[in-house]
Amino acid sequence: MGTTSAAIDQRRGQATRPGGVPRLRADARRNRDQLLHAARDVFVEHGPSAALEDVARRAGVGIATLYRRFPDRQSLQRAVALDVLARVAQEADHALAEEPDAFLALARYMHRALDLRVGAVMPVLMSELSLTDEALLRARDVAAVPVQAMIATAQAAGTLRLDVDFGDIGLLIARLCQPLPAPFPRAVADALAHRHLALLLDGLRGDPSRSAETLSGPALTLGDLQALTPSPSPPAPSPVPRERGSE
Amino acid sequence: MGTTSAAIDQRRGQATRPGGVPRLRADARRNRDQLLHAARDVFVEHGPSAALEDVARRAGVGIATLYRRFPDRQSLQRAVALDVLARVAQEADHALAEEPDAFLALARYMHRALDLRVGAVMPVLMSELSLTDEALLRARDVAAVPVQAMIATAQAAGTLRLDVDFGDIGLLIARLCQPLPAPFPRAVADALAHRHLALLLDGLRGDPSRSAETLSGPALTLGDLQALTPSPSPPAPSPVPRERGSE
DNA sequence: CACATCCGGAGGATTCTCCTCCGCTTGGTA
DNA sequence: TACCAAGCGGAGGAGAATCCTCCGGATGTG
Repeated sequence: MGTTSAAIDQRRGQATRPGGVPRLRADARRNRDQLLHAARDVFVEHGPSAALEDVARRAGVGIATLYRRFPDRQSLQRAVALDVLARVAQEADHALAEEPDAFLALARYMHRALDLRVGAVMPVLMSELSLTDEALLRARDVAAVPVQAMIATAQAAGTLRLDVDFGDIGLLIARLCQPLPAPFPRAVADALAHRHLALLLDGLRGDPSRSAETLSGPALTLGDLQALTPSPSPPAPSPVPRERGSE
Repeated sequence: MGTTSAAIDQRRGQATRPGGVPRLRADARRNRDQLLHAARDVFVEHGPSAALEDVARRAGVGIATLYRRFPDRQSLQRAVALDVLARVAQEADHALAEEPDAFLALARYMHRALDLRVGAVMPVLMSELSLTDEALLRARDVAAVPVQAMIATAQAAGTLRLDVDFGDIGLLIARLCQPLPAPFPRAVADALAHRHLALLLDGLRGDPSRSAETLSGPALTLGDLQALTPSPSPPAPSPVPRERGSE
């Protein structure tokens, strides 16, 4: 699984949130992290409408604990999405900052993104969650910026082929994150994903002599992806239920 | 959808089956084909335990018609699997026979396999169906033979990298067949799958100068894939219900 | 050590899915 | 054309799965 534990905690350093909600007790926070982790995996494997009892069971907590922390399905999905997006943004920043070669940075980022299973976030994000949720949109954009920088730099350097764009990278990660349709043990499935990513990276390289295949259709930009989100109707059509203890 | 209609009909040319079951009436056969087609898509999109009423609705027939033809879920899954495997085998044969260059033959086969959504068959095949079903195993092997020939030939010719094998090709096709986690219109999703396959094909090429990435783990053979099927217990642990009208 | 916070699991209500039954329609044949 | 077996659709009861609340007991914190 790569990263071991400890969700990125937006509350860190604040005794209480602006709203005056006291910080969670230690065991409660631990359970919350386990729920997020379990929910991510369960949503990946069984889709965004998986049974919440499965999530609780996998997290090793009672179902009541889940409902106590996340009053409904959507607030759990939202929390999972925010958590994973934050982690992914962090990975992108690190890759960009620490890897001098832009293509290698992109490669590293993609491998890390696989470990984080960002692909899990997309279905939840794009099918069930309110696309008018500001925090969510912001988190997505924050994660996108460094990736776009890597792409642009690598293309300018000639190490990334020119006929791909952000949307392609994102979708490819999503594809590789999806669970294989066979009962592979988790470890094997992960190894295969990285293996197939390596294959793909060879196809993404910029050396013109490599690019024997011509890609059909135009490169898929971030904008193309965003255009998919149905036209944002008024700010908050249905008041989004926040998760408890972090409003 | 590529191929337009008319499922491959194992009954063709026989007025009645050995068992004495008369051939289906024309409208019944048409409905059967539509059901197979719809079932394939629904299984792909909602998993192997999708609601059978969805299948019937998408096929444009009543639920009773589905149950009349396929007494239970498994027999429908079985029929879908056999149908798709037969189509895929046919595509592989054609590619092998008509394309002189083995790598190009493989590429063509993979593109066609995408259109047929073989990826739909694998989850059904590997998770729900009895792996001791002779016809199913035979169909799979028939489809595998020409593909393995293409792989071996292309590798011998140096056009396909040596560190991949049948299992990789199969899994990559499965990955590309899986529905994207975003509400793309079907046509767009298909186009993207082909686009990403082209990318991948550039990564699969054999020119050693191309292969900058080293693949982790050993190449995945057909045997590796087969090893996943739980040890075949005695011939027929539970009598497999055949679909009606073709026993 | 005291108390507020947190936990787990049972269980009623609700929703979804399955699958059969039966009267009407349609394709094939004489 | 006319007959009739084969085929069709949709309603609806049975059963299963899921949701989500309630409350006595355990546990972290000051």
